[in-house]
Amino acid sequence: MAQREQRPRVDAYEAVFAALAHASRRKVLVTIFFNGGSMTAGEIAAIFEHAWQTTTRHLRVLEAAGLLTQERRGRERIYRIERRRLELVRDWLSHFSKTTKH
Amino acid sequence: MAQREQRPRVDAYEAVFAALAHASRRKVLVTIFFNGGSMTAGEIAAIFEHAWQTTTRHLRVLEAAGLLTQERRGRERIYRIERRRLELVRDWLSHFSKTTKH
DNA sequence: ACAATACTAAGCGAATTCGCTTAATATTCG
DNA sequence: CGAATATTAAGCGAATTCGCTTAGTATTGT
Repeated sequence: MAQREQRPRVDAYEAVFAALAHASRRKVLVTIFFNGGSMTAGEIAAIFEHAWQTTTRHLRVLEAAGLLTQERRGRERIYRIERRRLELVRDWLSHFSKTTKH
Repeated sequence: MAQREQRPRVDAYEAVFAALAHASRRKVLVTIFFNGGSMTAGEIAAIFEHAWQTTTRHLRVLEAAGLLTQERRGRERIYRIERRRLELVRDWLSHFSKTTKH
């Protein structure tokens, strides 16, 4: 089966923070977000100077971290932002603030 | 000068997310936080199994990311949480949420 | 002054990351 | 079917990370 390998991360936060630690990957998220929440792999790759195969890898990291979901559509692949995952991290960070309300 | 080398990071987010990507470093932050916001290097190192020299390095990473500040007090060194830095990141993540209010 | 305490610094090896390149796969169009 | 399009897979080398260990420095107590 063509199911993508998705080794279960013991610590979800680890994957998410590591994914967010790279400028290109944050740029991917911001770009998809301002594009309405979803873009094809090709559109995403087009915003970068570096080889698009490199972007493919970044997309897989983001997907493995649960920050993107992806769906095949014909010969294109559509990536979508997973807001809830980002909110999970934001809420973790909120614990350190006095103004924690959630 | 004994001033600690603090190379200016072009991208502050990079340093912060990378710092948060390691479970031990998150544990350091949580531990200091629940201890009232500050602890000595020795107290922090004591919560880990691994060599305390390893923790020293983690502390420097957290400091370089601006998540901790540090101050010498006699022969001890006191580390303090820098809440504003964590809030910076939380706010960045908030941009992706519909319920952004800040 | 000397020993003890509390650290930081520096260097090593295994593992991981990030760009690259070459190759493979899947879908659509003529 | 065969070419074109869209994308993933796999493997390479340089750089970084993370644990370790050994060594060095600064402050305190006697």
